[in-house]
Amino acid sequence: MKKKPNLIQNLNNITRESEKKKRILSSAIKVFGEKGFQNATIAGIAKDAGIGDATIYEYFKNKEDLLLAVPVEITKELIPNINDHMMGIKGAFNKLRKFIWWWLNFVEKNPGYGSIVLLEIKTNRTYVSTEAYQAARNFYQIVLDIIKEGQEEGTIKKEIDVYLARSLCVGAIEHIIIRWLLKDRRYSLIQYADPLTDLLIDSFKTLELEGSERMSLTSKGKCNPKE
Amino acid sequence: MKKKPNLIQNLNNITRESEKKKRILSSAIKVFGEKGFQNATIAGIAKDAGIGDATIYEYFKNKEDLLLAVPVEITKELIPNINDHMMGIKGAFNKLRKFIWWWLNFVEKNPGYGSIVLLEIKTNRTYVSTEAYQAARNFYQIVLDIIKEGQEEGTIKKEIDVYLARSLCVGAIEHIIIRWLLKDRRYSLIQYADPLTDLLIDSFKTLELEGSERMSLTSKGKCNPKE
DNA sequence: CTAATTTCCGAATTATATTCGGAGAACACA
DNA sequence: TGTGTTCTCCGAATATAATTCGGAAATTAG
Repeated sequence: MKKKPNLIQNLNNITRESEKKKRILSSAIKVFGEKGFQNATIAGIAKDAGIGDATIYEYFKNKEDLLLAVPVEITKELIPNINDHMMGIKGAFNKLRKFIWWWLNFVEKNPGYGSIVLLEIKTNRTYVSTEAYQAARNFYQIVLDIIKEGQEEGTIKKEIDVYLARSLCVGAIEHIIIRWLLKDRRYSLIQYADPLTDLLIDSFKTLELEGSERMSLTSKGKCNPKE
Repeated sequence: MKKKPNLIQNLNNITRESEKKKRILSSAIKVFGEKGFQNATIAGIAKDAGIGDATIYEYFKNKEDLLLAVPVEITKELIPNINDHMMGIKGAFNKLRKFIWWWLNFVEKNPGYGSIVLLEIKTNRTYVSTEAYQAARNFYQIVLDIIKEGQEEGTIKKEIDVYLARSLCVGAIEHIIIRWLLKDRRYSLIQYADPLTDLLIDSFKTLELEGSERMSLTSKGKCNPKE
């Protein structure tokens, strides 16, 4: 593990150091994503990054630390991205639909990252006490905020526990993604976005929304890019 | 790996062999359940079982094979058990409630088994092509049958995809269990059974059930034996 | 240009899964 | 019961891969 320099670093230093660190992380995503934590080797990651095995230990404490570093870096970039996509969308259910679509789409485009997060890290026993967990919390927080917004605007039942509702959303989405990751990935993930959203909306919505309003909120249509 | 005997085995043989195999499996549940696959050692399992390391390889191909053998054996015993509990319950929603309760209760009482299945195996990349996966399918089949029954009796919307509905149930339950396993397990899992069931029922039920009938189906109360 | 510091990595070390070879137990059969 | 055969078990050897160590090369400071 590299010691922090004892003087103020100059910019070149910072840049070059993060260059190499990023290169390792990038190879780690690739190799962990393809082979899984167990079957990936430090030697394989080092070779992919074009460096010596021991160099990895200058930047990461050990193999598990490297694994857990992946989502910390990436999730930080993800949250501004999803927030950006969410802009201008009005109503909790429309936001939820967009969020689910965005998430499935992202994993479909970045299966290596998805594998690391959902197959390797989510069930890692040390996970809950890591920085990676904090990063994930910020991401899941978005769902929580959507549900609370729905309760405030009156479209989501006040009496449901927002944390339970989040578990329902997150659990279902992740379960669908995990199955996709473990299968041959031939089918599209995004196709689940709308039917799943419809089911969730039925679960959450206040009873007064039955009837006229219902059709527009839970239509069978594809995710509407105009919206 | 032990070779199959080339003559008909006598009963003593069968008994003794399965005795030792069961002892190894029992220690495997304990050690894998406590430490996880990665941190568990063959030496540790052998020691717990009171045998030599190499003996494990007489019964299991390798460490992963041992891990995957755990649910195969246990799930076989589970399915008759849950079917037994399900007897005499009428109506899809009442069955669903009972099933969720039973599942959460089982994991709360057998966290070692739950850890192995949900933290180690569910996200194992070879899982889908193993016998363990087949065993799990039989278990999840129960949920599918309940949903189909609901559609036939008219309480569950005909237009929803039964597989998606199952993903919603299974995903939510497993997500709640995984969080519980990773946390300190101080709180009770069973407390989630009824609120979760209520949410799921709201998601699945046909619209005609709104109003009078709704209260009895999705009440906060316990599983209704009269229906 | 020289000394100090930092970065990098080949080689040694360590941990642990897996295999090997054979001792001893159980068995088959006379 | 005696003897050859098969099965069960495991201590010791091997193999693989993570991690550490020590020093060479590169960079920086002055």
